[in-house]
Amino acid sequence: MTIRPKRSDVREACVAEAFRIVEETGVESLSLRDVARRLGVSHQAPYKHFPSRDHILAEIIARSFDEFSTFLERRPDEKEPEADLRSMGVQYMRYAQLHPLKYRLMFNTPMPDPAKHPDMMRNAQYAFNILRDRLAHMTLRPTRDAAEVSPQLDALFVWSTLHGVASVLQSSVFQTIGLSEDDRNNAVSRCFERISLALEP
Amino acid sequence: MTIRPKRSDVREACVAEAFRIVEETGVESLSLRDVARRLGVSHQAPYKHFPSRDHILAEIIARSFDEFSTFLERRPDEKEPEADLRSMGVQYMRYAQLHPLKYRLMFNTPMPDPAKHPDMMRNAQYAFNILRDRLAHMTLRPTRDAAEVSPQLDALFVWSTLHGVASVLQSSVFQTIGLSEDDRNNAVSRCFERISLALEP
DNA sequence: ACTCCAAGTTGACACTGTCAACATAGGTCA
DNA sequence: TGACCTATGTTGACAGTGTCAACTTGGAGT
Repeated sequence: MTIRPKRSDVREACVAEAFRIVEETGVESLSLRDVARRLGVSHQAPYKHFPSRDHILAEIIARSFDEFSTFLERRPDEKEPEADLRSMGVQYMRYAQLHPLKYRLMFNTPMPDPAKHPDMMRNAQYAFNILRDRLAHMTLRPTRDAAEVSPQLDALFVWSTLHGVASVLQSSVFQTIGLSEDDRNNAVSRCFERISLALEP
Repeated sequence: MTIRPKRSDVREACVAEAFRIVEETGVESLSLRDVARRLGVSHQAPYKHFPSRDHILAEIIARSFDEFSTFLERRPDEKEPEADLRSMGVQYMRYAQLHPLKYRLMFNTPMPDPAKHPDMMRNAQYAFNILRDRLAHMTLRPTRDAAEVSPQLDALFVWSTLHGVASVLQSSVFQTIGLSEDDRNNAVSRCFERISLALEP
């Protein structure tokens, strides 16, 4: 048996604890020393498993993308492509609302250099492809420069709007802007309406 | 004359230096000690003018919003409302491209509590109102739940998309996603197309 | 049994924000 | 004029951070 028997669960414990911190108080207050302290190990123990703070960051970002993808794929079934796209949009917003700090971790935090963390990169790309593939199977309203159909570009449009709404709603800029409570509640569905109008043939 | 003669230009110097740091290396590397060091004053000098790091942060965010508003208002004139909206969109993206780190400072950075920094809040709101007022004077394609016209909501839609594209384009998630160089160049205009399709009657 | 290395330890360094105590120069007011 | 007072600046300290270096140790592989 070449299975290393215990292969130190400290590593997993670090990741778990890091997640707990991020979900409670946001990524900026994540510190390796704090992780170590909570685990009751020395402040250097985590460094035996992660070369630097960026590496543990990349790990939890990668795992978050994975969770996010799974969440998107578990959306309620819809037969019509348009309804399915909307269902995905709803699910997207639901995730952002359920896990605001993890959402921010993935999309509003300066990432460690992607080139150095291929896993993180791969998982992020996978999530984006879910959206792109959904659009690739729809017939869309042609744009002015009609010639080329590009699900990439339209996926980018949809994603941008969803991401925009999600981050605007949870950012403090928003509270600042003086929208009424009603507006806030209607914001999401209005944006869905507009996206539909933009895409439907 | 009750005009305080010199009213210490250290305060202004701090702000200027803080801006320099933010534009060069991003807000997360902004430290008051560094500011002090560059100015050749003691590490506590800035604290005589700003109670905390958050306060100088709020100040440069407020000023950035001001600059941003001015930039939007200086867009090339267009008579037709639709063309003017597009012009504003172009200007928005131009700002984000010219000052990526200041853009991030305003829109992708956890802000100090807005309630405690009314200037910052006011300036942010002012910028948003430029967009909202532009939309208020357009006749838009009605949405399904037609009854109410709400420039607020549609401004939010447009802003979300613009903000989404801007931050997606400059975020490292994007580089990760594997869009071709062509796609990148066409992304912005495609999104403008889609916005038009969504809004035009 | 011997070796070797992964994993954990303690200690140090430079950096951060912030509090406290002290210095001083200039303007206000008796 | 002289006393005082406040705005501004200084030095020094403390706890927190990431990370490097050196040391210890338990256990797997030869």
